[in-house]
Amino acid sequence: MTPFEEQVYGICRRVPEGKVTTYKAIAGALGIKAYQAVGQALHKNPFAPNVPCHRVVNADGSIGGFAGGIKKKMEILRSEGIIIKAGKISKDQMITSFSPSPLHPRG
DNA sequence: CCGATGACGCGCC
DNA sequence: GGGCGCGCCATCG
Repeated sequence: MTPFEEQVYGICRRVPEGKVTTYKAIAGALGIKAYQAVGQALHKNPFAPNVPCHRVVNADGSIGGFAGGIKKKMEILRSEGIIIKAGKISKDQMITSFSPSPLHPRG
């Protein structure tokens, strides 16, 4: 486990149900620009489904990737209430900015 | 440090 | 929406 991954998982769990975020947003929240590294961390995601890695999509709204298969990811998102149109998600459902609070929301 | 990899992002057609 | 190329950064070997 790397301190970087810890960060990624921490941000990912900040995503509420019915909402999705982007790799860019997570990396940005950490103060870095390793969008790809964020994905790789989620790919490892040992805290699933504790960590809703499936609620992370591309910055343009496309699904992105998933260790269980893109189809599966869509199914989960749809089940959460996410509306996927033309294979993309509306920005209204995206969280492009996270709170600077270092506290854990799980409380 | 070097080389290779990747669930990315952006620009262009 | 789909395809292509380049740049970016952390991880792994």
